[in-house]
Amino acid sequence: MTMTIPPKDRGNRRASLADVARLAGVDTSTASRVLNADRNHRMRPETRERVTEAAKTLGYSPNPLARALRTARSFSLGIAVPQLVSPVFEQIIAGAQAAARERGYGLLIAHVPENGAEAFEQLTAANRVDGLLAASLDDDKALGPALENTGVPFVVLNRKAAGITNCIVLDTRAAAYLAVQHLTALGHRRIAHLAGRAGGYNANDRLAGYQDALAAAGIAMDPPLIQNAGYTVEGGAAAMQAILARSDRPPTAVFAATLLSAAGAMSTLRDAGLDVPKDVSIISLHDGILAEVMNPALTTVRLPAREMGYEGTTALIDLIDGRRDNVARVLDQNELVIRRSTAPPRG
Amino acid sequence: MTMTIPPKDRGNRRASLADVARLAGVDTSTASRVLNADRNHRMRPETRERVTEAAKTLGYSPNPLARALRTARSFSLGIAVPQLVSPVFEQIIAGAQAAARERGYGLLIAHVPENGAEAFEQLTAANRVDGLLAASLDDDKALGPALENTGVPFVVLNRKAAGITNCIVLDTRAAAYLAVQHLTALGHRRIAHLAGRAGGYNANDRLAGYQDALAAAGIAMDPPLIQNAGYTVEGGAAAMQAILARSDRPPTAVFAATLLSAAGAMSTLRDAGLDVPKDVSIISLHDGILAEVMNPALTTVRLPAREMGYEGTTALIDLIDGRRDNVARVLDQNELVIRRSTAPPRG
DNA sequence: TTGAAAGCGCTAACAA
DNA sequence: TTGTTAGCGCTTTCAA
Repeated sequence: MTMTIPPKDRGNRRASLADVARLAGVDTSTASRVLNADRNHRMRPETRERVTEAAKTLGYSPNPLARALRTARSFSLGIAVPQLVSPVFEQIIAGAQAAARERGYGLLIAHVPENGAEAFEQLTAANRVDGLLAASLDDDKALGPALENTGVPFVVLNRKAAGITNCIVLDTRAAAYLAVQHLTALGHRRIAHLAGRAGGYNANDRLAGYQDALAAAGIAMDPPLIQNAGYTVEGGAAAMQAILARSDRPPTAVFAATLLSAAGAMSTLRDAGLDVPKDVSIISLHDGILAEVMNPALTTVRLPAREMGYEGTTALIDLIDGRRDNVARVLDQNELVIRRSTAPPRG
Repeated sequence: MTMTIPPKDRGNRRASLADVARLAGVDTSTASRVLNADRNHRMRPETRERVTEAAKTLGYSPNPLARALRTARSFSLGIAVPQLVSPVFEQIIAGAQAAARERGYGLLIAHVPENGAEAFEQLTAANRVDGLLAASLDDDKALGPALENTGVPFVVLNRKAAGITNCIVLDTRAAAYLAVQHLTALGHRRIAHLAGRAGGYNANDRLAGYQDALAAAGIAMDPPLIQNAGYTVEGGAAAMQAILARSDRPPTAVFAATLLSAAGAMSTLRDAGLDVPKDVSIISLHDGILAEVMNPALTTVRLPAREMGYEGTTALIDLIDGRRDNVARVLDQNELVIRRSTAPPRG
């Protein structure tokens, strides 16, 4: 009967490869080869057996630090997000997390409020990640150089920035088109747009999609109906107020950049005594639990944010492994999710 | 004039301590001491100067992997959460993230659907974190042993489990009391409870707080008004239906375990033609953006979930550093956030 | 005050 | 098929 030594009894130190090798009566290199199932070497079954057995007995698991030091690969990835608590970033992270896990990578989440150079540098320097995912909010000129400077492969999510070749983006323009088209198909002609921040990459795309759909329906664009609202509840509420204040004839529909601004707009409309969707329809980009929970439940266009995180991570790992040398994908599986906040205009 | 060599020109390899030492004309040990500002050694100002200068020239930053291997400290922490997309876990993670960052630690997020032993083991083994935060959802008998088995310090969040001494929990019972007391103070006497999952640690506390508040108001508990609802929108909706179906006289108020189940309940009530808050008031535990966005905006009791993440992480680091040897805290800064979903009962 | 030397745990030539 | 050797980049005695 074998005397099984519990792993932790060994002086409270985890078993090392040397321990395994000693117990198996082989050299550490041999043990390493066995345990890594080295395909180039053929070893005696009996040796393999002894090493495997010893490893099991000792509860051996390799020290990834040592391995990383030696191989210059840490098998961990960093993802930089500007906010943690946000419907979109949540989804991106969840997707990245899943992909990393599947491929045997760890994921380090960095909360990078302003995406300055230091932040990325810190992420790589402090943790030696093998690669970086950057999901930025603002249109940052410094993003490219900052990322280049880290010296590790990276993929930018949801943004095309000058000089950045590796990115995965959503087809925001098509999504905006889909949203506004839904509205025009319902018969709306006075459609307000709660834009994000002025000048941002996605802001332009949303606006373009909005215009496309308007044009397709033969509707002339009416600038006073467009208002920057940022990406928050408060911003949405304020922007909606501004639009209402601006004209005596309120729009019959609103196309918002995000769930959050749509929520803000909804409460403003409610406060103004306007019924959603009877008086005003609302639709927004991005789907999430928030949309289900609103009253009335929000009609949205679901963009593949989770998929973006997933695909971006997969692509990044391919980049790291040298299986490809660039990434440029547009994810376009947008989907109209019709709920209760949109209806034909009154009258 | 000094010939400044750009960091990246060096064969595309980051500068190592040896490079710095060489350039400064000193030994690596000396360079190490200077760069680490070793207090035990006094070095010539000139030497210090030369080393510092060399490090700057080379753009040196230490390789944390090597350092971790040598010192057996990785300066990274792991946090295991059962779900990423959830109002509560979001807050916990955000708090943990902030604390880790402040203390110079990285935070590795692990999505651990079922908190089996392998999951934690994987987290530690695969990444050699210095400590572990575990925020589990279910009442898991295996949690304690699984964590013990990893061999690193850990803190359990939001749960007291058998044999686990290090934990930070919320005062759920007091929060439940606060919520239900708000309802009784408004004059409600038929108050339903959308419980979480049966038998869980927090489920019992919520129930106890509910009973306490009922008793304090001289109200007898009515079992048919209590229904397990889990922690999802669907669960909340279904539970609310069950309660309505069960009695001819619906409750005038509902106390839900979470935002999500409250949202589900609200939509069920709406579908049943019941107005919130005129016919039925709703209050839930935990606050978040969801609550603001619901219509009517949800009255909640805010529990310090973010603080729990923050405090748990701080405590964990103290544990790792040996500055303390146990953690047991109850965070009790609950706060009633009155919005529009609660009102006096009709009539 | 500084340097020499050892070693954390692992992998990868190279040699046998 | 296995072992020897070297070294990833760093810290830390110990000796000078």
